[in-house]
Amino acid sequence: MLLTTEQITKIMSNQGLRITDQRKTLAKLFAESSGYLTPKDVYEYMGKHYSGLSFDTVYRNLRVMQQLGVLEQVVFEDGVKFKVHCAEPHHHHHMICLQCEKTYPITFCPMPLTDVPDEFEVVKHKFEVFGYCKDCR
Amino acid sequence: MLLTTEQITKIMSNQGLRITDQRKTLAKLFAESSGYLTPKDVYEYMGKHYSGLSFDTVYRNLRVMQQLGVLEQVVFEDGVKFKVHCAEPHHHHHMICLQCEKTYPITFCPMPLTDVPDEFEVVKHKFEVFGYCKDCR
DNA sequence: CTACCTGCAAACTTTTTGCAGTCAA
DNA sequence: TTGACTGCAAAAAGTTTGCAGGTAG
Repeated sequence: MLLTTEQITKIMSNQGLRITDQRKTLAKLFAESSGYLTPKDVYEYMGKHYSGLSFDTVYRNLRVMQQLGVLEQVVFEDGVKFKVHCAEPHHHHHMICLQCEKTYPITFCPMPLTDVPDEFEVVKHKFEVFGYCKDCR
Repeated sequence: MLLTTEQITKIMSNQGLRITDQRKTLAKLFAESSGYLTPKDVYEYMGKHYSGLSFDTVYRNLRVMQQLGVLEQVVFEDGVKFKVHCAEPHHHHHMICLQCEKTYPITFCPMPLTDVPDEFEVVKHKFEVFGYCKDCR
């Protein structure tokens, strides 16, 4: 349901990016995290493995991976966060746990049921349900 | 449908806040704007009327007004924005124009139709439709 | 070998805080 | 009069950029 470490590095090398040790670790981190990570989370995790790591490199890699479509950037009220792109190809929405920030798919899409006046040209929509998952309530 | 200048200043003075000239102008600005405003927008508009205006006062007032429930703070991909709270008391959602950022109500709420597993405890939800309104397309 | 990647330092943007003078009620 | 409001200055937090040396392919 989410991209794997191998899929991520494959996509990156296919685009001509160098697969450094750091990027491998980054790919692994995201592939194994089901929740959202802040740049700070990433920096702290990576810092344990690479002394002298700098914040700007983290930012640069997050941005590159986002532009490739490997990562998804979401703006929450408390800041920007990243997560691996869903491997699930169909259009879907998410329930998001306010505690652990894991996401669960919702296949139902309200858009076809929404009555939009002809004069309004719809470009995109957002439907998200927030709450607590069974492990966190 | 949106709060008026008078309603806004009334709410503020009822809470013991001083109604300064600057706050009156702020109330008027928001009452007459149907779209979202960034702190920078507000600073620039207010700056035309008050030379020597400082950014921190704008932030302080925005935050106070938000805490009183006069303003609504929304985080967009390109930053934080504010708009007057809807006077409409019923639960509703919005269509938001990507150009002028005006909002239009949607009475339909998808939540009752959404199949949420029992283990997930829903706290809140977000449903927003983005596109172009008839004036902007 | 060469273009890409990284760390360092510094700049930049956005937001917050302490302080002292000013003003609404 | 008095506590709240404001501008100023500075700090804090988050993010971006230029540069020079290092490394994957």
